[in-house]
Amino acid sequence: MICRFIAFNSSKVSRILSPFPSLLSTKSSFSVAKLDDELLSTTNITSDHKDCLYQEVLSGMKKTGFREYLHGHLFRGLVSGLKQTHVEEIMSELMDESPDLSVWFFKELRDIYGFRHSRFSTLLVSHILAGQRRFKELQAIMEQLLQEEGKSTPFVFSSFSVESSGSAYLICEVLSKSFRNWDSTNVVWDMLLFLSSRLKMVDDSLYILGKMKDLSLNVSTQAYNSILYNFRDTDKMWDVYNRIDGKNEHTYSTVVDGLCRQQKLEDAVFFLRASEWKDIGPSVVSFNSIMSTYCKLGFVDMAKSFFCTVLKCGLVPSVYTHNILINGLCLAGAIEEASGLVGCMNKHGVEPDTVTYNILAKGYHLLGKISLASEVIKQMLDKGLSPDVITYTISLCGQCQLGNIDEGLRLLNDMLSEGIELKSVIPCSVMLTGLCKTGRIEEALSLFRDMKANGLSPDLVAYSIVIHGLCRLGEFEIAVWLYDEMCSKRILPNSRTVGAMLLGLCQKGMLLEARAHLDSLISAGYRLDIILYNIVIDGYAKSGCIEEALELFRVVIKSGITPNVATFNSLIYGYCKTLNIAEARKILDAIKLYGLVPSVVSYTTLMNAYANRGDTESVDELRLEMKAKGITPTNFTYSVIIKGLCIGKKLTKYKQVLRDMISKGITPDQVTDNTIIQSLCRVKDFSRAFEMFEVMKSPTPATYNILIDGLCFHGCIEKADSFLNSLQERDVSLSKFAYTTLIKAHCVKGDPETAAKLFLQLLDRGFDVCIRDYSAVINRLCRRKLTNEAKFFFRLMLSRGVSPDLDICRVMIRSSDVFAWTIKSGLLLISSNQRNGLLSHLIC
DNA sequence: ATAGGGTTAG
Repeated sequence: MICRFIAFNSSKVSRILSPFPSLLSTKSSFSVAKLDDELLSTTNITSDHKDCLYQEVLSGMKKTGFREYLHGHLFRGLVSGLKQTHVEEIMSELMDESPDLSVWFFKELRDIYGFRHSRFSTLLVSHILAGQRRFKELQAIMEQLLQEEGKSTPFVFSSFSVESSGSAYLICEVLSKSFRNWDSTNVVWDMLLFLSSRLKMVDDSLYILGKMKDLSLNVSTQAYNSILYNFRDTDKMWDVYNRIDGKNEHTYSTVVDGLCRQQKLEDAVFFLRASEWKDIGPSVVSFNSIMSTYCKLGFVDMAKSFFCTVLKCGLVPSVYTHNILINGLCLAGAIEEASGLVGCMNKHGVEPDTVTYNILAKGYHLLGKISLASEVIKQMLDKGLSPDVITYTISLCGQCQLGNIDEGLRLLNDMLSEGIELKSVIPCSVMLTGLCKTGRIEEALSLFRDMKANGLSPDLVAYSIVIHGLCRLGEFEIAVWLYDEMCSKRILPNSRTVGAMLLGLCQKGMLLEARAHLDSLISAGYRLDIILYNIVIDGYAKSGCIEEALELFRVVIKSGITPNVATFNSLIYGYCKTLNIAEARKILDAIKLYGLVPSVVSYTTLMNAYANRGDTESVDELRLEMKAKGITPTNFTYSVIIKGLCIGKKLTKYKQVLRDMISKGITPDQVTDNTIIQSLCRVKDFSRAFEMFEVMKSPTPATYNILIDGLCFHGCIEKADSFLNSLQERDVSLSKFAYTTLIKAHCVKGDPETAAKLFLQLLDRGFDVCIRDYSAVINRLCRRKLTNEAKFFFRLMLSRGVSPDLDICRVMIRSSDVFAWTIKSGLLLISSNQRNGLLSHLIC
């Protein structure tokens, strides 16, 4: 499209166009297309030239029809270099003619050309819109202004930028300098105040409020309410409240909500009654806040009675009111009642919504009834309601808890592909938990990276989940790295993150370091919670350092921190580990002295110690005590009981135990099955053991090991061989242990050839073969005087880059003539210390 | 303005 514009014989233009005689020759008028193509694409033209040209062109446009030029070829070329000052100038001039045209020009530049307007232009348009009472549009452009101002304010820490008071300052300057006498100025100031407060720019809003007071401008109730809202959980709430002249329903319900958040529930109820005297009366919203607080504190009955009060006051309970109560009932475990209330919502004139169903689904989830949770979600979809992020998150959580991690990953993908914006890190955190708990740490880390790449910055919880997962798997280095990264992002670790780190240290056996870290936190003045102490106490107990565990326990008591069951359970474990069951038993009684109730873990730990001794009577005694106290045994408990039967030579009773489990609704898991199979193997009942194995739905590598070990133990090596073969043919996943067990057996039996064959398979399949695996074989071969064969393995070891240790050399030396050979082929590899040790051994 | 989703020791 070609536009023509009337020529203006300005000297400026002639000067600019002097390098282009062909253009100047047209003199009175010229083609815009020509100008566009020839002039602007020429590199000769300087920015000064362009600047003059814009001014001329724009003033030319002002004189003729604007709209035409704006869409013209020329303008599109020019707009990339258009300055904010030019636009301000044009808009000011346009105002005299038509404010509407000015607004149109503003929007057109912004929406079609993506032009970023100045503070002045934006505020100019704001005033026009305010004057015309176009509040929606006013709100939209001012909100954008505030947000962009916040982003470009330079002097802030990234995480606090929203709250810095730099953004409002410049806007206020322009407002008070250029727009003081406009009719709509109060409206614009008030809108600015309201929006800054609603965007949680608290400092900015206070600055604006101060300025407005200086200028004697009116502050609307809406703006004040928003400020009040931001201060509702602090003492300053009343200061704001007292400044509000025209208090309304929102003001009162915000105060009630604030008091609830400040844990001043009685004050809230009192205030609600007091506001009843005022002409408007209480609102449902206030009741909702109070009910919600009672529910969170665990007093559903109070919430219920307030629900009745709402009805008595002649108010109508809203969907919120219902949802709050339904949620309270679910948290209290009263799922039936909750479900009933959902059913009668329509009688109260409201319909359940997505939130209602989400609450109900979560309620079932909390009770472990995950299939019913999915059922609720299905109902919701049938009703034509659409799932939201939270619905997906609840399903995701359920799938992960069922162990269906891949299904979880699929759900997360579905969510993204259906265009549901995640908005928060929570769905990813749920997925991270699932991955970490199943040891899929690599995938967790890659999801963590993806989150960052997609602009979802992990928060404290997300970091804690991954750090904890890493520590549990002993990946301490990456954990420390992430911990530092988190701190550098100004995300302060909390007790849970610290706990993860302590756990990592303990699991690596670095108890001294863990204790030092704990002590340093104590002396830095942190009040540590019991969980942190428990982690270290448990670390001591697991390593059999019962004295240290007790010492730290005494520190806990001395500090006035209340221990919990887990603390005592660790002590029980520590005593059991050091074979002091009498003391362990005393700890069980001590739990009661502290007013605590022993848990399944307390009993199971102690039962395990008795079971290892074959003391089935004591196991039974504890089992009855549990039953009397209404403590439900777990799968773990039953496995311990079965193990006890086996060691106590009373295995015949195992079917009885299985029946008992099933009657209690506990499905035997793989560990139970493995325990039974192992027990049957010990008593050489292979037919039953294999029978059990055949019916197992999903045997684990441990199952195979147990069977192979059992067969070898009773000398049935051929059977073990063919079993391993059959497993290899079925291509099931075998662990190293399956091979090494069989290899050892062949060494003992004196069949080094088969041992060697299997050993080579082990290496072939890429297992991590360590010195202990070699020494196990060499030891046994030497004992059987199979020196040549031992030499074979010794050479194999050296060829694989594994250095012999002192013990292995001793063994080789002891078996007669191999001394010289050992020295020749490998001893040089050992350290001088080891060599000295060897020499002293030889002298003896 | 009021409701719903994620982390911890045995």
